[in-house]
Amino acid sequence: MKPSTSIQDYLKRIYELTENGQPASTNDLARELNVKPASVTGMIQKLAAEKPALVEYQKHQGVTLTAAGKRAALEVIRHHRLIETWLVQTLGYSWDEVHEEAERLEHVISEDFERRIAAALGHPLRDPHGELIPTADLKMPLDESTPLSALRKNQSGKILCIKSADADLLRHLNELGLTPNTSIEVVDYSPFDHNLTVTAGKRTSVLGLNITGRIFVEKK
Amino acid sequence: MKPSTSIQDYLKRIYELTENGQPASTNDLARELNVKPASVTGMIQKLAAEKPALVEYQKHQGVTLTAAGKRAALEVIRHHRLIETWLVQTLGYSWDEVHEEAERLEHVISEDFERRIAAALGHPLRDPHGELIPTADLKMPLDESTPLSALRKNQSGKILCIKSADADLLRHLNELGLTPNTSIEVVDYSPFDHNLTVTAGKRTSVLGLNITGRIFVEKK
DNA sequence: AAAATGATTTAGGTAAGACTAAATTTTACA
DNA sequence: TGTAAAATTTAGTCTTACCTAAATCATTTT
Ligand SMILES: [Mn+2]
Ligand SMILES: [Mn+2]
Ligand SMILES: [Mn+2]
Ligand SMILES: [Mn+2]
Repeated sequence: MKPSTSIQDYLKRIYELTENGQPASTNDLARELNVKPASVTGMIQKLAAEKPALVEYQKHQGVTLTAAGKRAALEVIRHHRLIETWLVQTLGYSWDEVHEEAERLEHVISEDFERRIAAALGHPLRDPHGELIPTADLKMPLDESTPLSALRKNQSGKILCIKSADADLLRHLNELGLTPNTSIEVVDYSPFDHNLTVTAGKRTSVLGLNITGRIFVEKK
Repeated sequence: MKPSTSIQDYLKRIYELTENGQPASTNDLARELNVKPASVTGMIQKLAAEKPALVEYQKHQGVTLTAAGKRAALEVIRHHRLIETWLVQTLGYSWDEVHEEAERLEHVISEDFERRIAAALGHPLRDPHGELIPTADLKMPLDESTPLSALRKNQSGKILCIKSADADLLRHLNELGLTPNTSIEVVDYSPFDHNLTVTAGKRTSVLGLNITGRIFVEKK
């Protein structure tokens, strides 16, 4: 049985929050899902009681995904990222407009629709933000990127991915020329505020940690 | 506030059932919506109590749409038919595959998405089944078609529209060459069973009322 | 006109998924 | 090591949209 829209969103957020290896906390999930912590506890208990269980859960210890939960999460993430790519390629959406639309479409498309857009797009590896698209058999490709915030003076790389759904930030980065596939060089580092001065194309920008932590690069 | 998926489906069905000028009955709605009559009564009472009311309702007398209800219904129908057209044009769906997918997508696309596919398709007037697409300002164009069942021996016309969501029937008609824009001639009429013998392209078929009542033509 | 039939409505429930308020557990730190 | 703060869970409600069973209404048939 296909999980409900709500459940799909919970699993997706749990996947994202546990990518660092730590269990996802009730509060973090509540914030990401725009829901109260009490509601999260209720849903988590339900997901843990499903057969097969979709999450591993111990009171007060946070949640992680089981194999079944991870599969369901990757299914939604694949939908989301293929749809974003599709909207940009065929309907002229810009990268700051696609997320909201994909957030709703991801839950209602058929597996047939998924196959058709994947084929029409030539089985893309990344979405418009550079995020990796899970494969058709629901494996997440290995992510070999480094956060820009880890680079120091005179190091350089190529932008692979912007990890943000904030439309304003995405528009801002677009204006600074900081988009996937752009080559970038760090020309200065300020140790106290962690600001990086970077050059991309002809432009030079000073970026705070809130930005450099969301830009992921392939180190040269 | 945008109506829920359920409400949108109710309004759409009420629109279809009242196209003949008669109010829609509780039982007919229940059948179309795959829901029990008691549930229909409950929902109808809710829709009549909305401000502004979406339906006009008197106990035991059936239900009709108010202006607000009709607008909401045409919005969903426009989505549905544009999506069907788009799936056929850009993803190679066949006309018997699109309905199910559109039935889910129609409720979640944005007005922006609607505008984009309408523009990308060149503002089409009809969907893949030949059904008229409501305009952007939510008017249903005048339907000047005649049911094939009203034609008699030696009369001819051009197929405008197939009014059916039955995938098997659509595939069958496809094989008989009975698709929109095809010219058709009635070569025989059997008064007792209302069968029509028709020629379309090189093929001749004998069609019962269940089919001829769903094929709509422009009389020559 | 009464009775039977069919359509519709009412009454009372269920399930999902949210919420608030109160209780409890964990963690932080004085 | 005890307390205060923060995080989490529990308990009890609410809304939406469905269900079944029983009651009522409307239409037909006798
Ligand atoms: Mn996104
Ligand atoms: Mn979503
Ligand atoms: Mn359709
Ligand atoms: Mn629908």
